[in-house]
Formats: sequence, C-alpha cells, structure tokens
Amino acid sequence: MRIRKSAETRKAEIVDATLRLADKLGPDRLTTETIAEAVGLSQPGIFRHFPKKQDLWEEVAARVGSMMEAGWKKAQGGDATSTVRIHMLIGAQLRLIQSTPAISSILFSRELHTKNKGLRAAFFALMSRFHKLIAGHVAQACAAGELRDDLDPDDAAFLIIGLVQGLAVRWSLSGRSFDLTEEGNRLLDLQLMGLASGSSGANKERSAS
Amino acid sequence: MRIRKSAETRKAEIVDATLRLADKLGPDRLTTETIAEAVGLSQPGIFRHFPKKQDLWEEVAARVGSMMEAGWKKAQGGDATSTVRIHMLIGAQLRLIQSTPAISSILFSRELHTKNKGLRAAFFALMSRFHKLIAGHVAQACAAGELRDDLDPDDAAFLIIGLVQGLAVRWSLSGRSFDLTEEGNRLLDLQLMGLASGSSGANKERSAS
DNA sequence: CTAATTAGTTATTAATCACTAGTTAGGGTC
DNA sequence: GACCCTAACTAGTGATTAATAACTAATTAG
Repeated sequence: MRIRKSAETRKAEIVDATLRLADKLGPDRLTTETIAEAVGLSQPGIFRHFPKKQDLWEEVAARVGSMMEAGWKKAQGGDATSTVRIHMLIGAQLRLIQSTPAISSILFSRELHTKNKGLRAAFFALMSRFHKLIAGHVAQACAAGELRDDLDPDDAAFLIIGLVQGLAVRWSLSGRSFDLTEEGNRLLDLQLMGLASGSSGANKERSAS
Repeated sequence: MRIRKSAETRKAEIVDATLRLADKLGPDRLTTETIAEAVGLSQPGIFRHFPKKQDLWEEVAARVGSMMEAGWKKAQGGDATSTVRIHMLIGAQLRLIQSTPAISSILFSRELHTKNKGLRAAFFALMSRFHKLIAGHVAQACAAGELRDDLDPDDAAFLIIGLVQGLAVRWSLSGRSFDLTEEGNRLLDLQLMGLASGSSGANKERSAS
C-alpha cells in the first residue's frame, strides 16, 4: 500500500511530474497537491524531498538546463557544415519545446521569476550559453563563406534565436495549432538565406505559398 | 476623506494601476488588495467596478489592444517607403513594451491564459492583426523592389515579429539591462538587409562591433 | 534480531484571496 | 434643504494552499 522509493528516484519523479503538469495550469498555479497526486504521494510528502516549493523549481530549472545541453551536445556530434549545425541546434531546441511545452511556460513566467530571482538568472545564463553556441557557428559559417562575412555573429544569433522564441509564443497563443519543427525549418531556411552572402543566396528560390 | 469619482474614471484608474503593477509580481499574483491600495480604494471597492476579477483582465486586454492599435495607426501616418513603415511599426511596438512591460508579462502568462481562455484568443487575434499589417508592408516592399521579390510575406513577417518577441524575452530575462528600441533598430536593420534583394542589399554594409 | 534511519502518513495551521452583505456618505437635482 | 442614486466603506466568509507537527512503517546496518 505505502509505496516507498529512494529519495533520489522520488525526487526525479516529482520533477518529472512538475515538468509534465506545469504547462496545463501555468507553472505558478501548479500546487503541491496536484503534483503529489500525480506522483502518488500525499501532499506533505513533497516537502520531505523539497523543503520549500522554491527548491522544487530550482531543481526543475536544473533539469531543464541539462535537457537543453544534452540536446545541444547531440546536435553537435559528427561532422557537418556550420549552417547545418545551426539547423540541428534549432531543431533540437524546437523538438524539446514541442515535447515539453512547460519549458516555455516556465521560461516566460513572470510569476515564477519575480518570486525566485535565481530562476530568472539561471534561465538567462542558459539562453546566453545557447546564444554563444549559435554565434560561434555563425562566425565559422562566415569564415567558411556559408554566410555573409560582414555579419556580426552575435546579432545574427539573436535573430536566429528570436525565430525560435517568436515561434514558441505564436505556437502557445495559437493553441498549438501547427507543427513547431516543420514551421521552424521553413523559417530558418529563410533566415539563413537572408544571412547568406547576398547575391548567391537568391538563387535558392522558394515559391510563395 | 472618502474620495468619490465617477465609475468611468475609476474604472480607468483601476485598469491603469493593474497595467502598472502586473509586471512586478507577475500578472496572476497581482491581488485586488494591491490594486486597491495603488488606486486609493478599499479592496472590495474594486468589485464595485469589476464584479469578477476576470472582468478586470478582459478590460486590461481591451486596453492593451487599443494601445497597440493606436501605436500602429500613428506609425502608419504620412508617406514613407514600406520598409520605413515596418521600421516605424516595430519601433512603436518596442516603445510600448518598454513603457508598459506588463504587456509582455500578460501576453506570456500561461497562468492567466489557462484561467481565461478568452484572453489567449484575444491576444492571438491581436498578434495576428499585427502580423497581417507587417506582412502587407512586406508585400508592398517586395513589389516596390525594396525587398527580394521571391519572398513569402507571411514568413518574412514572422521573422520580423520574432525579432520583437526574442528581444522582449531577452530583455525580460536580462533584467532590462539594455535599451530595447536601440537594440531593436540595429537588429531590424540586419533583418531587413537579409530580406532585401540579395545583391543590392549587401552594399549597405555595417562594421562588425 | 535489533536499532537506527528515513520515506511516508494524517491532521492541522496560518496566511492569502476573491468575493459578499450590509451600511455610510458624497454630489447632483428639485 | 430634503431626496436619491451610487460610489465607497467596514466586516466577514469560504476556499485554497504552502508548510509544520507528530506519528508510522519500510528498509538497511551492525
């Protein structure tokens, strides 16, 4: 009846459940009761593993961070051109958002960020790391002649990341009415074409839908 | 002692205060008590004007809508090229976000949207209208030869709006540590350059910072 | 086998919040 | 100046919710 597990696995279960549920009601509306129910625990049981609810959010942030970094790492394996690498990185990011939409909710939740200042800082650091990654590949792509060489890698990376965030916002607001990665690939093609050396970029023409 | 105002002006005051405060704690954490305090009213006084708190949020959404549309209208007056119009529209949007950051908070708040489905729909409609506006100007710019003519106006507009949203996210996450409109202008220049007809767009060169 | 450890329980609490009931008073109209 | 409408107040309620206290039982160590 009383199912007992190691603190480690239970903690993981709680974080998982949180990440699964945070999207439905909004992360800040997610109660310890709801989480406990999902995990199969009494409400105070949560507090054995996370003395303050805030501790839970910190763990969630850490989990999100490692999920992202795992995706980035995998997207960078093997050999490929820099622009293909960028494609893979953005693809990984979009797949992650699609499979775990709570990430966007948490990333955007002012409620959470104001209560837990560390959370905002953690996510900012995470996004900065992603930005550096993209910017690095942009710089390489410039050097390799895949992208225009008068490009500011930081700014170009901001545009590319903006594409993801704009997409995430629209996806959420639309009620998830389209396929994120599909839409993302199309827009990224367009974006990279624009960032490619002007004249040669124009030959890869697309028909207007 | 007891200050008495017309319901109309009081309603406006309450909406104003809400819009001013929603950003600090997160819109969903903003209590009627806090709003009342800011307006100089007792807490139940709010409910004379907005029987349900949800009514207040609907009014706030309407206000945000009219603020945006007012900005868009003003940005479209006079005669200017289509790309300049886009610049003005984005500029207006960024200034609005900078002067009323609660707008982003409300726009992104999953907490609010799940409780009040109409709010999400309203904001989606608003953003769709903005998108149509931008896409229209993109189409004109294509026809006028200011932008590449094989461009899909919808997709191009998505990239341009993504720039704004990415910027808003980064601005929020960074703790508002940079100037939104300044950064926005620079990135928009880069974005439009990329969308301009490839070869001729390259002559407007920028030095890498 | 016993003792210590620790994951889990039930019961409760203090705080917070949206919202209601009943009353008071300000300001225009006659 | 009496009258009325309604914006405001004081007082309170029920529902939620994070967190605590006190106890219980499963697992592990010696």
